[in-house]
Amino acid sequence: MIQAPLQAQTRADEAFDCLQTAIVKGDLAPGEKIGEVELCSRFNLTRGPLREALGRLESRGLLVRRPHAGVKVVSVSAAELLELYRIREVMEGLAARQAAERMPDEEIRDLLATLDTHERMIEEAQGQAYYQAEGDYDFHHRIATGSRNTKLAQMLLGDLYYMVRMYRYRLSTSAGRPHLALGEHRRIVEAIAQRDGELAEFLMKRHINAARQNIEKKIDEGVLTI
Amino acid sequence: MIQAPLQAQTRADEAFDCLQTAIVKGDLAPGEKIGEVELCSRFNLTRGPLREALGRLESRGLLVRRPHAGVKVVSVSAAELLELYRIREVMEGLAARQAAERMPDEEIRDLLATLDTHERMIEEAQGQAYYQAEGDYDFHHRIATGSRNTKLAQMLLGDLYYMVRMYRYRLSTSAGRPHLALGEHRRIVEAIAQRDGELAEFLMKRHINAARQNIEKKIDEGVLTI
DNA sequence: GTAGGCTGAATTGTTGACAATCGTTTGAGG
DNA sequence: CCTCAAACGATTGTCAACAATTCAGCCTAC
Repeated sequence: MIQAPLQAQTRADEAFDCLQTAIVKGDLAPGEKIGEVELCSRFNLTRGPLREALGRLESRGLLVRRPHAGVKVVSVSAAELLELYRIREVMEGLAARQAAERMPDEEIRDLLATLDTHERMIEEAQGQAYYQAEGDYDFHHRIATGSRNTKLAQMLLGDLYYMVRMYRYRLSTSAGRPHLALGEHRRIVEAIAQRDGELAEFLMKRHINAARQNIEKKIDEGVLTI
Repeated sequence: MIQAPLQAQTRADEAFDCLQTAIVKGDLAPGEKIGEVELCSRFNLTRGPLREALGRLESRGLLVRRPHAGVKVVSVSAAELLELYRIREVMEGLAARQAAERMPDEEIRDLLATLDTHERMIEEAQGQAYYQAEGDYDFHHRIATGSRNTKLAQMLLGDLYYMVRMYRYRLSTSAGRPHLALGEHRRIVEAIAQRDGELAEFLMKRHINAARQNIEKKIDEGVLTI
């Protein structure tokens, strides 16, 4: 039995949060076929709110549902994971450009301070890439909201990041290049601070492209098996 | 009372389709506050499947729902509509590039044939921009699926296009430049046929950028009031 | 021995009734 | 006359029982 992470305003919200974190954290393995009644007893819910949450999750592509046949967690292939990074490349590139145009000075200062925190975290917890992964998520999160493009932020935060994080937890992808990534983050923020949208977009696209190539290399080497 | 557009496999699917088309077609005006029981009698449904569909639609951003306070159709401002086109620019640019890399020859031939059909439509129904709008939708639809990027196609077809179409029906935006748009379409397909991904991306981005500027101009002129 | 169809059980989809919450209206007080 | 508060009404959120469909196992036929 798992409790709700945030105080949800309704049972359906609670169910949605529970299931989402369960999927992202890997408590519900990809491809796993799950019954509704089992989920109900596991999360202390009734089937009404649960079904509502299942509908939302299906619409977001985190699970697939065949009529009368049950639901199962979506399983993303290696090729599809790389495709995800291709989408991130162009969307976050746009986010960086618009953040350079619109992000308030105060938020930029906060973001710089956050990067310092990340640096300390990396130095302290050497090798523990987990913090770096969380820090990386935080960075991209702030850029997305900083773009002041409602729909763009919604698509990045609501759709893409959850799917990417799903594999972050499992593989700790960016292990090995924490300092490198941090340096790239810094240069992106510098470009945003100088209100150079074109440069910010270029740097962000290159940053994500590098991350993608890193994953691709590991897959080719057989280190990552998906 | 409105019937389901496609044969849905379940009541919830039916509800989802009905509501989606109703919102897109404008039968449910933006900002309109609607009660659940009213929707039930209108679409011949019970509240269970309806609520499931509402959850899906909320997750897709077509309506907003406050607990115990009812649901209302989302109302997009002029600024947000332009932001949508910014997102389309980068995402469909990527779609065009990947379509150039992966779209089968047969699909490309079909697409070319479709363009010929569009041309006849424009010549026959002079000034009636409706057909052009539908044709335009068809074109972008095919490029998206042609990219063979599952998530990209899902995001374009499932999220963005419905919001754009919502305003197409109301404003018939691209009225006035049907032949221009068709020519741009042709050049994009030519680039795809020649497997020139870089050029296809460039042309697609410019095409959507032109459409955005067209809308922006009309808004400034006061022709379009949103 | 294998392929095909059939029956039964389990699971999902649906329905209607019940409980909780919010908005509105009405009344009293300043 | 205006403001604030409380109760009413309406609407949403939740629940448990019913109906429909699929899947698995078994039997039969070839």
